[in-house]
Amino acid sequence: MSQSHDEIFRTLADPTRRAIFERLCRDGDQTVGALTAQAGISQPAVSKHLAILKRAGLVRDRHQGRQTHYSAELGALSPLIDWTSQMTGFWQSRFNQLEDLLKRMDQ
Amino acid sequence: MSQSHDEIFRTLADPTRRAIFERLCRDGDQTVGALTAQAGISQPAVSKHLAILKRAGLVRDRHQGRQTHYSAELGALSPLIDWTSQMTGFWQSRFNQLEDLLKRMDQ
DNA sequence: TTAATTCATAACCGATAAGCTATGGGTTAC
DNA sequence: GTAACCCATAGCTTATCGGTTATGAATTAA
Repeated sequence: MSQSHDEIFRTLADPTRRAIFERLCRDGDQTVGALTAQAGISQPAVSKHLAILKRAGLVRDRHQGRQTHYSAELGALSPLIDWTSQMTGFWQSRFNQLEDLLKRMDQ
Repeated sequence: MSQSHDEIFRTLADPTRRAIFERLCRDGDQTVGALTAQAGISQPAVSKHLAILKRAGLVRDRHQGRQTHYSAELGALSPLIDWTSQMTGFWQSRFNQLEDLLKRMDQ
């Protein structure tokens, strides 16, 4: 059903991962070292988070010499946006149904 | 920083919990029994999920006799929507900065 | 009053996940 | 060539989490 939803939600559920992603959105391209410097955890932990973010399509990596640059992939947020508008949309549709019902009762 | 973000993301990260929330959005008010019938897990598990959803503000409960009705609280999705637009907004701002830079270089 | 129903809580178990250290592969500097 | 640097992977430990069964509290039905 919502396989892509699942991975995105699970990936963004971790605060450290969200912080990394937010950093990439705010400041653009960053190396692993730069991300580690502010993450407050070890470099391997950061690499692991980046691998998970990459697997979810939320980031891209670009190898340049011995360092790897990561950047946010905003398109991957679409399922999230779609999901929320679908949820609110469901409500709208139920609301409209109620409206129609009231309108019919009024006549 | 993102305390409310954290709880919402963590809460919606579980597929069972999302399914329950989606059901409430689609079909409106539901009793625990009705939700259990389609959840594929035990009633205590459903109650536990509902407690977590409630703690996150995503659902409201209404006691009626010996049964409890739950309904979706769509307003609780605002932080999620705000977060995503903030992320894309960061990109826009950086894009505009780049645009400005290019414009300045052009002159 | 007694029995049945509906839901919540408690106690426990297995799996998952996030952190660490150690290590290795690849690249640049000396 | 050797050393230093950057990053990824492996292996391990611990904590969290989602599920279960058992039980209790509250309400309705008989």
